[in-house]
Amino acid sequence: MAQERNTEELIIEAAKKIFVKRGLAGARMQDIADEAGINKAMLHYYYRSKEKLFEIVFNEAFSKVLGRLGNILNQPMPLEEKIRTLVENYIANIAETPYLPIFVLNEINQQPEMMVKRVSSQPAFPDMMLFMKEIIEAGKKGIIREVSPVQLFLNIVSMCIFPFVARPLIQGIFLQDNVQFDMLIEERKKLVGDVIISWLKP
Amino acid sequence: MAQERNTEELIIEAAKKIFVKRGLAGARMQDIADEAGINKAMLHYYYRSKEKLFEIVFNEAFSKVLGRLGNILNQPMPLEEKIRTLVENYIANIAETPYLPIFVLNEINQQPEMMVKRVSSQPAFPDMMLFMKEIIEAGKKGIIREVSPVQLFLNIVSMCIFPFVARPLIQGIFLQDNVQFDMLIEERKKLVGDVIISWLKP
DNA sequence: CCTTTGTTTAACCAGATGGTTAAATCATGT
DNA sequence: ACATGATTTAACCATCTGGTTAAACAAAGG
Repeated sequence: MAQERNTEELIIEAAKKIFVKRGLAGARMQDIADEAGINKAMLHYYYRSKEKLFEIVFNEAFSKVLGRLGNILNQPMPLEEKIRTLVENYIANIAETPYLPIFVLNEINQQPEMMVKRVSSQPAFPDMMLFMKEIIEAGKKGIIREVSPVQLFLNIVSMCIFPFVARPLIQGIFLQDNVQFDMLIEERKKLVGDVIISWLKP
Repeated sequence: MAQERNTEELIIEAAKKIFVKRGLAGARMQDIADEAGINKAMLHYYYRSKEKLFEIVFNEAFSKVLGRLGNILNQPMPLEEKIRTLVENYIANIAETPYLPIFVLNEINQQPEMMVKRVSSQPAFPDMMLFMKEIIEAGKKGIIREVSPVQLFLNIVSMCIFPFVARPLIQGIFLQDNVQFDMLIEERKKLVGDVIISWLKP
């Protein structure tokens, strides 16, 4: 073998970088090859087409953005603590790969059908449904205000993800440098929890 | 003149449709020409290049998404009423052109520099700054809890815009048809106000 | 009618892009 | 050393894409 390290992995790594940065339509196979330091023909040798390569990258990104929700959701915990932990962990997770959300959301909007089946086969899916049942029951018991679990979920995810999606806007309007943005995000780990909990107080 | 109605406007209308649907990288000049029912060369006759045409479309979209905030923000009103009105109107405005936000956000992420100057020259910009001052003062007076005006702003905009950006995901996970989605949005006009106000209660 | 000016069309072009091919190189088991 | 199968390369191809050009056409003024 001439390869220093696994070529397949090298390609995927490069493809990730280019696809996430430029999107499916904007990404060039040549750029991916350059990024991986290999010949363009090798991309087609290992992964038949641009679409095949993209699908692998997208699947992983999709799981990363949506999947991490499940980890926290199914752990036994008081509801308030669970929500606060969820928000904190989720924001921290997104912050590790801040460009994934806009990539995933944009591609999903480009090809909505593509993603419909993908959703229900997502490992986090059952946990989300259980969590929503928990919300309804807690509402009936009077532990929290009675709210639509879908709306609650939307509120949480909106406030966690949107700042990353709108990052250039936020930095352009309110802040100058990346340090201040990181501080803003850090502050949100607690703040978003506050917002949700105060709304849920009966 | 052979034109039935203003050709320039016809082109812009078609360009809007294609650019918003496919993005800058995914849009084809031929598709825009077809959509407008004219020859491809006419695009270059009226607007020199793809980039020039795109810039016009993007500017209008950008103003539509961000600009509508100003209208409500500078009207004299009790703070709570102002926030509720803001949320209601903003969601209604976005709902009229639900695909604009993801388009704008994605293109901004593709070329963050492009947008930095555009922001401060936005008519809504001064109103936003005044609103943020109002929040600080209301906090000091004890009318509301003391919160970061940037975070407040982010929370509002997140919960208003994100559902449209994540629409295919939401419909895939929770709902089936467009009617249910519209109901979800309708419900949010009041709900998002509730969330914000309950958080701001001192 | 003819000139001038603005508008529209068809044909064309150079470069980019995704993809292919055939030959070369390498690693390994015999 | 040699045969074999996997890996890598360079050259190539068909198509697409943004953009250009020259000529046709229309409208208005003289």
